[in-house]
Amino acid sequence: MADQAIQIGELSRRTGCNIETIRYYERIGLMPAPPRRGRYRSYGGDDVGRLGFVRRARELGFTLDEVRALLALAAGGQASCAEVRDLAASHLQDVRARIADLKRMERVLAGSVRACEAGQDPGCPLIHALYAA
Amino acid sequence: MADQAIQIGELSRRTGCNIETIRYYERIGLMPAPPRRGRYRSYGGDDVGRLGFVRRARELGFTLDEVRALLALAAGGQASCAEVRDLAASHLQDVRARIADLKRMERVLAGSVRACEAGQDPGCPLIHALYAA
DNA sequence: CTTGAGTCTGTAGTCGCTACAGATGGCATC
DNA sequence: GATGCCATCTGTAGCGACTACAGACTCAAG
Repeated sequence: MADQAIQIGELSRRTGCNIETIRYYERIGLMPAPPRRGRYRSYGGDDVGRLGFVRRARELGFTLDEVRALLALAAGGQASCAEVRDLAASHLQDVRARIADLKRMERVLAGSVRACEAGQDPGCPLIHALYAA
Repeated sequence: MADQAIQIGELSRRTGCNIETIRYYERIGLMPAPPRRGRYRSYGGDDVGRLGFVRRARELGFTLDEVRALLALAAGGQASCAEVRDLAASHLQDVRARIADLKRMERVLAGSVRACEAGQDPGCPLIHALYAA
């Protein structure tokens, strides 16, 4: 039932993935080249599933290479759960590092904005802070 | 005193900014084209200051366009403090939004990794979560 | 005189899309 | 059957912020 053939526009609508992006994923081999009905790409239920997978993985911040790896592992059955976990754990570390970076920025920015608002500095506190480390 | 002429390598060492990046900044007009001593770029103390400013602003996550604006405002004297504050405040909002995004990812990833570790799912919980939204 | 380090220009690659231009395809309407 | 219009097609170039070469040169020391 999920296998009626759909065109790229419908696939885009169902997955929330941009048409140009779908074609891009095909070009880089992340999505398989589908059969054609005439000149038009013809997708089935599997494609909706796979592209949804890709989208959700991207929303979790995985890179396209990581998504590729996840797709391969997903095809590999349950033996690969440990590998999936390792990939996710290492990505989680990345995410946490980025959060830490951003929080550092946030602290400094918030402090500077407050100082600007206080306005008792002769010049601008943020400009001042940027000029001398 | 800060005005002895230095070469690009020394400027790079003093600011922690990659040589290629310095030339890139010159190309896009973020740093002025310095005079040459022979064929080599010859920098002075002002350049060390300006490039340091750029670096620190970048470390706070400002885009190059924002840095350009900040540099212009910095040259404009103290009247511009309110504009600087607005720029910083709006950037701060961006940073906070990105933190929120990353925290969402973190929560989901951490949950999945835990579920993988628990290992009572027949398949892999993360793969499972990615396949069906 | 040679060697090595530093610098030069110019171009192309990275990531993950996004935005065209210009050509077809297929369906509904007049 | 001509017209309009949307969807789709291919191919290429652009974004931001660098980074990585290749291949030429400059300069000081040994």
